[in-house]
Amino acid sequence: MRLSFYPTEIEYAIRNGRAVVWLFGRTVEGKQICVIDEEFEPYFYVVGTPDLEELGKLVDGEHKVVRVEQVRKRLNEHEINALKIFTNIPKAVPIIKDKAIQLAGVEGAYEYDILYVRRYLIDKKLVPLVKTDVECEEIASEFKVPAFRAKSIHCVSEEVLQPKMLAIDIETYNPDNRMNMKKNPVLMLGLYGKDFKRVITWKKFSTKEPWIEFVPTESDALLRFAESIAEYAPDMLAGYFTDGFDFPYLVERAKVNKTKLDICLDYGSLEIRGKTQSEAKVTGIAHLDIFKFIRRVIGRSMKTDSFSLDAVSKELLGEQKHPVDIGHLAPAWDEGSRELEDYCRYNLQDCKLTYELTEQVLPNLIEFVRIIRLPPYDINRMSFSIFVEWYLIHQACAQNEIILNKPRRTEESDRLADRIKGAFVFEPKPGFYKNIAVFDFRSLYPSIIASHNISKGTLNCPCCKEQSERIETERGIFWYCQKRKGLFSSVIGELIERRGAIKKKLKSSKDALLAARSEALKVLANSFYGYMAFAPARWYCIECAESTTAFARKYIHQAIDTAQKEGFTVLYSDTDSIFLLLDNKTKDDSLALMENINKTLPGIMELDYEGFYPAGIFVGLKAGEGGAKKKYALIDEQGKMKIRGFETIRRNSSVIAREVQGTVLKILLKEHDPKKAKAYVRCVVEDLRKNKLPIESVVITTALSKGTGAYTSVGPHVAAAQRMESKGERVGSGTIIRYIVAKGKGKIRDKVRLPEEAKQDDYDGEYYITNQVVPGIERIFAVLNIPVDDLLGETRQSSLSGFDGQNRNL
DNA sequence: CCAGGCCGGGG
DNA sequence: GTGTACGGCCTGG
Repeated sequence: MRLSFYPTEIEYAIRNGRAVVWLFGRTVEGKQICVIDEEFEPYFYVVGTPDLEELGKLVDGEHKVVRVEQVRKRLNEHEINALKIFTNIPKAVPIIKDKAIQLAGVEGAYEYDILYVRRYLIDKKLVPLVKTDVECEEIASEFKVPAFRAKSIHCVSEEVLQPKMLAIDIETYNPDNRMNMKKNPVLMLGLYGKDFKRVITWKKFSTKEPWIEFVPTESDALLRFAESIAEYAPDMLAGYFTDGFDFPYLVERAKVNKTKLDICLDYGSLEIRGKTQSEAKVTGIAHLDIFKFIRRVIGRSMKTDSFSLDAVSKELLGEQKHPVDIGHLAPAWDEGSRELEDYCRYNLQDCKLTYELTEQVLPNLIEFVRIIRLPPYDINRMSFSIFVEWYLIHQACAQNEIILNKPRRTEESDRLADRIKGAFVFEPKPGFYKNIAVFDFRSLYPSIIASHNISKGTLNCPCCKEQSERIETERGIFWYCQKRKGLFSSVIGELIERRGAIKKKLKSSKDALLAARSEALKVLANSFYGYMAFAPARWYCIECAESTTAFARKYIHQAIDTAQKEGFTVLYSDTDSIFLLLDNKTKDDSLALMENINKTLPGIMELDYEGFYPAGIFVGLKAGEGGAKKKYALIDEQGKMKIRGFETIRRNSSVIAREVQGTVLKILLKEHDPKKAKAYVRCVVEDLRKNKLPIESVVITTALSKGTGAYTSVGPHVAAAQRMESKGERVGSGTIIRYIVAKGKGKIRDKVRLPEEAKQDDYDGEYYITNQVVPGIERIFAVLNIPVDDLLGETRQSSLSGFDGQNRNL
């Protein structure tokens, strides 16, 4: 029979001394199934000229060579002869490989650490979550779902599964703020899916909520939890930090209760892999720990620096956790109080947030699955460098290239010492400027790699020594082959091309999956440069990385020189961008300059017009002469501000500090009125001195990084946290601390008050002027030659009041 | 500047 | 078990 299905989870097992691949998934009709492939043999490669008979006879206990094939392959982008060694089971591969490399004539062994399941996906050209056709017959199933033995299997279309997803979360008994899985039971188990919500708990209280279910014991709760998962039958189980907390906890509680957490589709027990960085594998269901994906993949483009469920939900969903004091759950449980209902609500809300977060990042994750061609479980736990590596592995296999080996430990630590000379940054002259045109190189590093054929295998090829363009770097002079296309450059070129096609499609239709795909291709291309210098990389090439930045510096310098020759003033330049002062020239003049520069660029390299800005400001360094790099503010023709690098007041800052900086920049850039900016600041200074500003605008917000007892030096936020504790509030790592600084003598930490205990007249205006408002604007006013004292007004008694050595350290 | 330790997420 | 065990930040030497 023939069937079409979407594979979601792939495993292998040994049956009758042979490896069988299990592909769990859902048919196009919506039925959960498992497709079994018994025909795939494990293998690795040997290069060299060993005695074939000897090689074929290698054996170690149960592990043995099945046969050896002579094959034509490519190694480091050159044709070679290789031997393909098939073994009886996957486990035999590393064992036989150890024996094989000791044989006379063997130069090297390769691809002995490509996991069997991944090897299967590569060789069968399958893509998880994408529609797959199987010629098969139904067989007796050892699973909770029907099983089919495959005769042939292949990926047929671009069609992707709409996965059925269930989010889970648990609450545990934790009276002493210390995790103890062996001692403390699970109290609540929550599940949230489409039209599905349930919280299971084992202490009765009165409630009208139909989604709260009571069972007699913890053991029954675990049982009911597994039943609920089976009832919903998800393709994916989503959780937040479930790898590190929920699943290890549940597994431990099942052990303590001498029961089984029966959620795997093969009736097996849930497997926790690894110790410090645990992973929970649920056979047959793709377990996503969305915390890992968000922190590693989405996190780079997020504002938050905390990846707590609360902070992440706030930023991505605009929603937060149900506000209850989780520290009080244990006493409430002991009392059996009605508050428990609120904790169930908290439990369910966590599930809901997790569900919605997963829904939001899933298009992105799915696109990585399609591009990298690994199962969602794997993609969820990988970082960018490994994405690049697996993309390269697939492309290498398609080009008949042997996958290079991972470096040994010693090699890897040696690589850590390799430093690369970075990008060029043009130091701006501090000042206020009108009419600025900004240009930048589109995808600078990827386009250099593609255009100059930069690759490990094309580096310094003997055939092109004379005719190739050479690039001088701190490591030496390098050139790249002009006759053969390199692996990196062809792969990156393809990524850029595919993205170009998708961007074209996106112009006519706004599709979330397409947008995610474009984004995924972009970040993948941008990660290549980092990969070449990534110490654990298989295709590590520090010379390639060094050449890439050297070319980048060369092109940005060329562009700057050309602009200056044409009579433009270059205000600033950083890595891939150039800021031109137009002066008496027009926008069109600058566009003509761009065209000229573009004519000289090789391959797909291109300088883009980024935008025109009627005004901009570059500030000076705090100490000494010269301009600060990466720190400027521009305003575009629509009046939208583009502020970069003004983040000295980001941490430990009050609303007023931020507001003053923003308003000053706005008055200067929009209205070009330094007098007004000055008057505004004096007004704020006056208001602070007279305590006219509301308390809310002087509240300072900081997250506690550890418990209050753990700090050796008591900074103001720690002092505030201690005050909160003394009032009976629970405070710990991650708690957001809000405080104000009150008038009085002594150290700042002695002047700290909680916002609710402060009255309007309490806050120390002078402190806020000196430590909050002034630092954010002094360099901006320095550009206009306005000294800080000018802003403070006559009422200021001494320039040193409230500014002693101790305050300086805060 | 480098090595080594700590901690994140979770209750 | 196609072996293990992350990565960023801070401190101390």
